[in-house]
Amino acid sequence: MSEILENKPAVFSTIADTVCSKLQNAIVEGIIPAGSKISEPALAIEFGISRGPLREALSRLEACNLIERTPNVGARVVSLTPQHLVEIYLIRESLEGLAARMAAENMSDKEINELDELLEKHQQQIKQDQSYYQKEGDMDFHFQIVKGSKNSHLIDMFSNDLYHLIRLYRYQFGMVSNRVQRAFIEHGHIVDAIRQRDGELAQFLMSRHISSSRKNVEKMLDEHLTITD
Amino acid sequence: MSEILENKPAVFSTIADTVCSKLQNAIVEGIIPAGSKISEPALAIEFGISRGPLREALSRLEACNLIERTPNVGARVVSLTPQHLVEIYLIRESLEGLAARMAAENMSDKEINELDELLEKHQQQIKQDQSYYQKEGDMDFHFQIVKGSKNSHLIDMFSNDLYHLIRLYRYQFGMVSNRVQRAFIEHGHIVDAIRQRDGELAQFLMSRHISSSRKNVEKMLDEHLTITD
DNA sequence: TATGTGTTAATTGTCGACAATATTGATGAT
DNA sequence: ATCATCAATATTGTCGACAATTAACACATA
Repeated sequence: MSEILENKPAVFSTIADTVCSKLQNAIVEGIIPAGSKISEPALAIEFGISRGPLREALSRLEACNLIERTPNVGARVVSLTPQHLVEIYLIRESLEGLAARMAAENMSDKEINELDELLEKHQQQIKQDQSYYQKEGDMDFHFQIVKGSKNSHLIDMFSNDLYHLIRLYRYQFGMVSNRVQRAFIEHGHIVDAIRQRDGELAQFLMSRHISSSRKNVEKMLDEHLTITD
Repeated sequence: MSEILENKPAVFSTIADTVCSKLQNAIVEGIIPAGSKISEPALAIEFGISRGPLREALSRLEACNLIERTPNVGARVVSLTPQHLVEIYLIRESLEGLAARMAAENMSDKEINELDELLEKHQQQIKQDQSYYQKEGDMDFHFQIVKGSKNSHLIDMFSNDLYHLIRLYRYQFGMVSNRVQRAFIEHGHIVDAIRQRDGELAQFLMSRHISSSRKNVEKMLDEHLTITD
């Protein structure tokens, strides 16, 4: 974990902002490994900044649950447990179900069309390059729905907290899902429900969609654990 | 807003911690009024600390949505809109419904008994001193259910974010609810469902319980708005 | 009077140094 | 050899000062 500071245009005004953003990516992509300790002096030198803005960045990382801090001891990158992953899936079932319902009520026709375009783009990607779709494309879709809910607090929770954690888990566990095709179809049905302004149906479909993912993950974890343990 | 720094035992290790906690209360209770600008130098002097730990405290307040910061400009106490309040109620319907279901699955018998004792304590308070129950007692109950879910991320979301916002709104809008008696009864039914380990019912009852509150709030806001506007 | 501009003042962002706490390693006793 | 104690080291928490940016104000102009 040495070259964290390059690439990414990201034109933020304050140092803490840009460093926070870079650290988010570094953690999510595993460049800074899970469970590893974070040394403030070392990181400050690596970024060529003082510890002031670095600590502010760390505060935000703590807020989005990417690191854990203990007073007078320091910060560690969060280490993920399967149990915690399931917890997050359960929350998503509930919260994104709500998001889908509200999206059906509040999205503009234009936004719904854009959702369609997104799905079409995904279909292309699935044919050529499955890996990208699994890692990021699926997230794009879910994020769009959440934004479509127009519930600012919901959007906030998602983008400051769940979004990064979900990405982290996906990179961490690799999740070469056998559900890619199936998930894509379910996405289509959800958009259909939203277009028909059927909030209840959209909620039900979204909730079940994530629930299926959860059960799939639980199954994979079970199998893996019974092998290794 | 002058004597913010006294009272409350709260033995935290770091200055940022204790100041953050004090500011949370000061904002929630309206000692620092909603929408007001926060001056770092002024607050630092008032607390007798430097701006370093103060800024860390502010970061956390931003994370729990009690203040809003704009780079190079400063921080303001969040100003509440009825619309935003409804957004939060919708999130609670969803999230606390989940919490109730998981509580029915995961709470120990001992914890359920403690819930009962809490309800009994509330009954006393309603008879004598309605105001406390409305402001804090109701919150206690909901918090216990969330904790009972044993879903650490859910607990986290509630205690770092929603909890303070809900208290803030309650202090802000005063909410002399006509639903106190009704709400208390509903709490009882929820506990019954949890004791019977009927997760689905607990979820349904909790969701509807909060939904009723929301509709009540919407009605009151409607009436108030049609008078003032 | 209203509006735009430039200067001053105030506030936020950043830095480096010091104090307080925790970790590490060595030393000695059981 | 194991464990406890203590010194040395490193890390985090806090502070005060400086730099960069924004807000406030006076002044000139239409």
